[in-house]
Amino acid sequence: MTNHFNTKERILHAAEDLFAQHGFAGTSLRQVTSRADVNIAAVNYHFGSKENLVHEVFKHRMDEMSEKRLSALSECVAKDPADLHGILLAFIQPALALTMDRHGASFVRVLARAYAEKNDGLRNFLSENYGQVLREFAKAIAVCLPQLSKEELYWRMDFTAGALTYAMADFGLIRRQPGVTEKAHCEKAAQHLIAFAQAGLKA
Amino acid sequence: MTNHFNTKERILHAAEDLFAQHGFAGTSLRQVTSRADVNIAAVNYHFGSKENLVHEVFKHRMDEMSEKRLSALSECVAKDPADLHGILLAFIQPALALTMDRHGASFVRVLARAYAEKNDGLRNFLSENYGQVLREFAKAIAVCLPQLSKEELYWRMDFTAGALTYAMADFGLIRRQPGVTEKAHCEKAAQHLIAFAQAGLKA
DNA sequence: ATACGATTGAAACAATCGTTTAATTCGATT
DNA sequence: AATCGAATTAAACGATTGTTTCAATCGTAT
Repeated sequence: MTNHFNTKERILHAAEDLFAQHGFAGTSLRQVTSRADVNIAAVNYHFGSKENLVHEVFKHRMDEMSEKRLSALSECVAKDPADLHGILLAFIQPALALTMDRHGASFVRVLARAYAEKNDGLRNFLSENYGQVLREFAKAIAVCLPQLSKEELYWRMDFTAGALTYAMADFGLIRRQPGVTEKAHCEKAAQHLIAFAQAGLKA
Repeated sequence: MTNHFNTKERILHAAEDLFAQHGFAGTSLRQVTSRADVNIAAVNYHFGSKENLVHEVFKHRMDEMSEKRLSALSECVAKDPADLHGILLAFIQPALALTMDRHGASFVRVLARAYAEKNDGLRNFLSENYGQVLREFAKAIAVCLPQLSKEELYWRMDFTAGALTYAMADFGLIRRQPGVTEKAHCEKAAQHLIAFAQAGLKA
């Protein structure tokens, strides 16, 4: 199974799962190394520290997701700069794609947790490295909705991001039914979210 | 200052602040008792365990907020059952009121953290004790928007709750400017959110 | 004043935390 | 086959975790 992966990758995957379940502070390195079936010292050997492991878990997924988002955005804008639906899809689809991957699904919840970390270095790390992506989307949406003030636009993008995070992480009233696959659940989430966000942004 | 409060209340307030800053697992009881200026043993004497302290912190605020929400809802529905704006206000205003209180502001972030706790008993605790409040609002909104299927309604309420949590906890792009008071910031948040959610629900 | 239950205090408990050390094993290169 | 650096291992480090113990102190009712 996971033995096809090397030590470093096994640690990353195990950490991702456990961080999603128990949070960063709530996950011990011994839990991680036990699940990854590696020695406890391997974490500090390959990552230097627990804090650095957290950062690497994020880099691993966020780089991929940000790249997908930006390329989908530029492709959509090139086709039709006024296609708000397409822009929202470019924002939401890559997050959706993550939940299809077994480990990616964990990461969505890891991300939701990160937003809840207020004073830790993690939020600054995210803001510094991936804030630009959100700003690109803000610019594109501003073209579609020129009547919207910058302040209003930012507020509504925040609401959209919050709704996305919340829904994808499977919080709230809506819980995936046992008979429904995670894939189908997330596709429904994306479909409903786009309709909701589009109307909200246009309000 | 806080010395007007007794030991139990001081622990509750200190825990609320620290949980908001560092999460539940990330906050030690010694941090709590140090800030509350009480002996470490006082926590287990008054609350039994750390887990129970977490629950008490929630009960303390959620009972108050849920009561406000439900009374505002019934008052609004009695006046005009089709007043969607009023219903949303009844949902959002009590959360807003919390952030006015110095300690309540912390609690909003504590709440955001709780939603990120996936498998721990905390989510079940919240769902069992306060899920009924959300269902009451769902019923009221269903009256306003009879064309909406139950599934669509639940999705959109989830999005609304996600946007509310996210925005109130001061995540995302929009950050409170140094010159703007927290009160003004939150009032703006509520005002924008209601417009956004109302449009999204009607979509 | 005396007695008594409620509360607080200082100290210690075993368990677990992240991290480090030093010895060992592994794999590729000379 | 010998060598050398990378990778892994077992074991221990000091610090901190939640919890418990038991004596000291407090306020109140007798």
